[in-house]
Amino acid sequence: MSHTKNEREDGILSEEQTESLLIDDGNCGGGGAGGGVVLKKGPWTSAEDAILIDYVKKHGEGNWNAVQKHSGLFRCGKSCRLRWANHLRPNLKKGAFTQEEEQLIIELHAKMGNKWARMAAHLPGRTDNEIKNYWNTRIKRRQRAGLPLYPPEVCLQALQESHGTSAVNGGDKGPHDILQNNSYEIPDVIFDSLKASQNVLPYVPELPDISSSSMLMKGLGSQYCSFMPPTIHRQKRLREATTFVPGYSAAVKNECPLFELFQDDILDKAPRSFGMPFPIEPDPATKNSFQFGVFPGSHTLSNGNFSASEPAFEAVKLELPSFQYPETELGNWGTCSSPPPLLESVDAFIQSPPPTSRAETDSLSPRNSGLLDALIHEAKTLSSAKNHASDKSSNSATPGDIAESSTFNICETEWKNCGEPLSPMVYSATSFLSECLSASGSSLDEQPPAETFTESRVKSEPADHVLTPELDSCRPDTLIASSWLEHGSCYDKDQTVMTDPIATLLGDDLSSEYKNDSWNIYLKSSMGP
DNA sequence: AAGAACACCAACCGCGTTCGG
DNA sequence: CCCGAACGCGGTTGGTGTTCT
Repeated sequence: MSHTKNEREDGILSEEQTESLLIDDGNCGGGGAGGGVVLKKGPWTSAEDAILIDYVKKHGEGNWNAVQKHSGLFRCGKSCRLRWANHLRPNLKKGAFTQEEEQLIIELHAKMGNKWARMAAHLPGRTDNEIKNYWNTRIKRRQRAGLPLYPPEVCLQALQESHGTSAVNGGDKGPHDILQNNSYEIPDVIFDSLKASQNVLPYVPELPDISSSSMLMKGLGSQYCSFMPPTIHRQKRLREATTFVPGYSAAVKNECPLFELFQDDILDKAPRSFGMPFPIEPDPATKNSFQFGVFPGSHTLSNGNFSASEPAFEAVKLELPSFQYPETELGNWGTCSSPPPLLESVDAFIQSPPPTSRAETDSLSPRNSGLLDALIHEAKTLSSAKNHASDKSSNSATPGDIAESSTFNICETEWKNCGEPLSPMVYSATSFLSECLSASGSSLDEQPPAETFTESRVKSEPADHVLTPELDSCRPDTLIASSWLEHGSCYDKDQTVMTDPIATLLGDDLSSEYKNDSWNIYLKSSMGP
């Protein structure tokens, strides 16, 4: 890394430079060590590096605040630790990530989320900062290109691992460890699918065509069709789109002609409709809802990460995913009688969250993990759904409520039938696969026959318990939750089933090709031109 | 050739956790 | 148990080089 102009060739700052640059604002690290002493900030010089290395050789790592006292280095302990950890410590591996490392990072991120330090532990010689920078760069690039953040292989693998580990969790792990266990960790892309369905499905009946296509594309790791964030110039997007793998794309195109139409369509219309590649005539009653659906959710049809760290869309921070809604709202979720009030309440909640509810939510969300809070809230959601559904169904009177409550009860029943709590990973992945399945039908206006849509349901479930459009439009999460509940018992035991929908969609040959090549395709698409 | 956009990297900052007094 | 210091982690910022228009 190049040093700044503040650094002389010998790497030592003049007194003037030091004075002008480096007035410690007292914010550094523990703060106390400096105590008003002038501490340097900014790029490290080689002289400083030498001092620090020398110090660590003599005193070892740790006690970083003592460095300044003992070595005369005008750096706060925090800065010293960082410099040592990221640049000076031995066995650091420099240079670009290898393909193996990239793959590992992606897999690890799918499992861990933004746990850079934990990820770094799996990559000898790499630092958390390095990995973080890599990921953030990559995520921006992929988001711009409208590509999925994870290859389908990773999703499936994570899913399979979640199946494999869910039963053997626990052991010596404490509660916190269990929470962070793979079985409960969700690739962000899954949440993205969740979000996509959240923001899109309920508003426009035709939308499933699109949303499910998007999920299908994600699920298949399609490198062809991409949702381009509206902020990207079309020209730019087109250029990036050409980086997709042609052969694979063609194959997918042939199997799913919808894709072709869709891509053309979205390229033309996405900029106008904020990612919704079709005309939207928002119901006046749901105007706010559309605002909600559009401005914060404009990225929901992109394949962006759901990580809160992603700065590409400023609205990301404003948008609360479903699992961040407070429990007090869950009753409404479960019993909403029509979309508009629900959506308005969502919008209102986002704009002025109830302090208490928000505080509760925040307390549940370890800063931006994007995964753990999801787990906690999903758990709470499901458990409170059990409670609220029955409560609300007895308290509220609208027919819609009754219908939805009954659906919830069915879900509850099936959930119990599952035997074990499925991880959100399973929850989400199965739902997105169910979307893939449903996408195989042309339009979701034409609701597939119950036998088709619920083909793999438990036999005891009556056909009239198939998800209703009312339910879909009321609570997209309910669709997903229901999908999970529908399929959970079916997919739970047999992992291979998970790929069958893909085979169904693509045909066996393409499916196997997809499985084998997904990584290469994925990495290729990540590399760009 | 110039400026904009982007990629990459290093470092800073704030917050949460841990630990010792 | 409480408090403060130290530490670690993750998010963010800012600088520089490269590529594109």
